[in-house]
Amino acid sequence: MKIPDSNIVRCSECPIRHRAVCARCDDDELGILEGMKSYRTFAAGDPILWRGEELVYVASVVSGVATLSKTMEDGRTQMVGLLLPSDFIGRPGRQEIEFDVTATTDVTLCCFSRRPFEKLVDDTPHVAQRLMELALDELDAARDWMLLLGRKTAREKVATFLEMLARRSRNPDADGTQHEMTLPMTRDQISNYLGLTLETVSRQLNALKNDKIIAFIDRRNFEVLNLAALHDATGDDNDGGMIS
Amino acid sequence: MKIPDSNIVRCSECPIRHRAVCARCDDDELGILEGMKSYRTFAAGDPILWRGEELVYVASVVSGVATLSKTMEDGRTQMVGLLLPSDFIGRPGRQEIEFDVTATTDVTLCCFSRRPFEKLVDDTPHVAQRLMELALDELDAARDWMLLLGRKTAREKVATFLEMLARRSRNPDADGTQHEMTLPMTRDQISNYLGLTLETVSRQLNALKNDKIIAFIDRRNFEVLNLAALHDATGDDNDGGMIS
DNA sequence: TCGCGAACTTGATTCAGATCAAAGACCAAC
DNA sequence: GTTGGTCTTTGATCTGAATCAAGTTCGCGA
Repeated sequence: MKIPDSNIVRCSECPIRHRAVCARCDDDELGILEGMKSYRTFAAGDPILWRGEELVYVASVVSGVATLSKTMEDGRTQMVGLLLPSDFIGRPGRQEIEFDVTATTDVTLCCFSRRPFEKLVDDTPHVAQRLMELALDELDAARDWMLLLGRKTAREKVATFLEMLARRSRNPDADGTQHEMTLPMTRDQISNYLGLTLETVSRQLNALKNDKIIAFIDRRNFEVLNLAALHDATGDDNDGGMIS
Repeated sequence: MKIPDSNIVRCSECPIRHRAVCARCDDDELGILEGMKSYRTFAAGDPILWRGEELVYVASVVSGVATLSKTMEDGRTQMVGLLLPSDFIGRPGRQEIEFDVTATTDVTLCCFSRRPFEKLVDDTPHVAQRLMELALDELDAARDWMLLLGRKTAREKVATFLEMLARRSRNPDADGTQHEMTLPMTRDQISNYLGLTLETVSRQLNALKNDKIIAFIDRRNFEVLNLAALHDATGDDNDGGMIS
């Protein structure tokens, strides 16, 4: 773990300014946060927090991808969340977490000492409200994943995962066709996320390739050739209440 | 749906007073809530809310059991939450929900009109804090369930479900031995909760009975004969950080 | 450039749980 | 008490994904 001491980005120029815990803060509030924060970076594969460890810091993900995972005594593991830029680690009133947090790519965090941050939350409704929104978004995501884990087939699980990546990485300027995308994790990590084995993930990815729904550039990078067919393969509603 | 107009319980005598959204309220705050609330009851099997319906009310469960469930186009369903007394329906800033809420037993709700309640939340940190705690508890529960759905065997799933019921219904005065308990749902509903089929649930319940871990009084009521063996069958850690 | 280990693919086989099918148990209404 | 319906159990069979088992590709450090 490296702790760069000085390349602190100004909050007003921060890439996650409008989505993170500070999204609703005004300039004064931002000034307070600016004085509290420090950056930390983790290399791909590094543990960020262990289950049960006392939280000294809470943090926002600035860049990179981290995972939350639970492990059973005999070694079976299940990812229970994916942390992408702007997602938050740590909750008011909780001094420990009950899962492991691991960097899957190189990760940069914007950290705050827990105690002072909790004090700030109590005094700053803008922060408290935003934390609530982030928690509710995570709850919605967790419930979508429960449907996936409990009822979807292997093909549907893999298609859902790829569609999620496509939706997240969509360029605003894209003309609708998906271009090159990157799998942020290994087959093994994907299988832990989807409640499958790595062999099944590999087979289903190749099945989607053979069906001309996706194409691989290399093992990590692929292209979606047919977004409609990918969506069909997810088993999800066509609308979901949203106009795409 | 019946709406009893007058048998309103005083908040100070409410059975969920110390656990619900009002748990941290002082007498003045309680007085405000008292003036806003109304009770509604639903019979077992009644729908309480449909996915996508606009939330006119938010509510606390006073008595009974309700479920949250998601359904796929082809009819596969997965429960994504269980609402027990003191649990809350509706979230600040959300005007609709993306799952169905159904009464599985007769249910009584303590309802508040959404708009005035949201105003109250903004003005009452005690309520906002408690709502946050309730949301975080649900998030923890959802993540535990993700591990169950993704990685546990049928036997482990059923054992985990029974252990959860035992923990919830534990009498404070019990001497450690579990006494009679009630399954709050049908085999079919349990299977939807556990990501199984109803046949598998039935088989696993009978397997636990044959192993002398539980005994049935009738179809709905059973007794835990060996709590340690039940715990072993869940696949969970022996400690979990808690001293039982 | 080579060699090694990690990540990935592919094939053969097995198995837990789904599916299909039928028969009991219980309850409420008549 | 009989009847019809829902819930539950139990058995037989099937199948999707896990498991077991080689290979292959890739990236990296010596």
